[in-house]
Amino acid sequence: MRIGELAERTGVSPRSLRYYEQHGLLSARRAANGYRDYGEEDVRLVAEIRALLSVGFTLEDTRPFLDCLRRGHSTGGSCAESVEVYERKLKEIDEEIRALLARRAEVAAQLAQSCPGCFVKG
Amino acid sequence: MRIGELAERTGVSPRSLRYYEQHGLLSARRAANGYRDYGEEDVRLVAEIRALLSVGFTLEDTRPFLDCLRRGHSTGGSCAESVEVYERKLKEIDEEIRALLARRAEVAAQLAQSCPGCFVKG
DNA sequence: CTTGACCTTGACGTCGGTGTCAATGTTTAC
DNA sequence: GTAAACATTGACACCGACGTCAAGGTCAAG
Repeated sequence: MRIGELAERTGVSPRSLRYYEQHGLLSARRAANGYRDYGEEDVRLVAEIRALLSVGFTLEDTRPFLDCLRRGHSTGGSCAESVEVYERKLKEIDEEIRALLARRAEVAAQLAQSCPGCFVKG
Repeated sequence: MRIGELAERTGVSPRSLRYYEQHGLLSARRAANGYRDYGEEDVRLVAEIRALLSVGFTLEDTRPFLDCLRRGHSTGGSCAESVEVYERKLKEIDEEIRALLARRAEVAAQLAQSCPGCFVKG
């Protein structure tokens, strides 16, 4: 299948698909005319990329998941490298949440200080 | 005082001070030779900018606070416009926290699904 | 006079995942 | 045959708060 079809089936723009390939996450055979030729399995790979991006992973983070799928695993997360990324990501998210809560407290405190009459819910 | 002194006293780079001015947040008289000439009150203004940036405000968000200070208020947050920014910011932070918590749950769920033996604390 | 510390403006680089456009080649349908 | 829809690569634009470098003007100390 050509890039347009893969784009339509995955809901991902051709531009993004080329970008993924440029960064070594996707690969495509080339037809005689130079057009990219994708297989059915690429639909799954693109879906994996999008699923991970949507929960805040970077493109680079998705690499081990794709490798895992290509090695024949049924889910991209069932390899040791992927699990490591999961755990690192959870740590990062937890850290972000902590930072945000701290910031929220600071902002609320500043507000309370400069506007004593203003109540802050939460 | 010239930009170097203000930079040293506030801990903010000359580059940043010029950037603030470029965006209309700071203003300076000019000496005969073209050098910027700051007053004592600018130290306070820069401090206000940094305090707000450090808790996640954008530069644009700081504008009403600076206006408030320039109008003679003792704190940048004691004007109606500033309070509005505070409240909007709190909403944004709350929304970010909600989004992060949701993402955390999704990641944890994906991990649990692809690696049933992996426990996730939290 | 010269060195060096300071100032000026202007412009490019950063980070990430695209959108968009340009210039060109290919395939498909009429 | 030709137009429309598709493909290719390459490159610029975006967002935000700067860092950094370039090329030059200014000023005090030696």
